[in-house]
Amino acid sequence: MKSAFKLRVLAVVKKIPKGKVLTYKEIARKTGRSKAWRAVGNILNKNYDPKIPCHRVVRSDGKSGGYNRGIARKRRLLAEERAEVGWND
DNA sequence: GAGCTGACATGTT
DNA sequence: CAACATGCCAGCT
Repeated sequence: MKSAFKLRVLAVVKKIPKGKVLTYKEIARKTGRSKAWRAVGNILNKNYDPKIPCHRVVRSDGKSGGYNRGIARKRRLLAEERAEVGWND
């Protein structure tokens, strides 16, 4: 553990302002690996941490993606924060 | 140490 | 327009 990349990704996700959502690609870009969104998703997937609002991370398609505690939870949190998620086209 | 896995993205068919 | 196929990266087994 303690890989710089992982910590960096988690840090960025933690810094996502309320009501805002970032795409995996954006996070990867911020972390310095614009093409590493794969790893970003993988990290969040394995990383169970209540301090990480992984629900604020969505796909570039504007879709929800997934969530470690269940996609339903993510949808509810986003609805609460009124994030700009394009559930409906 | 090597290979598999995955909450993705982009390009073609 | 939708589905399929390929490429990419790092973590995990």
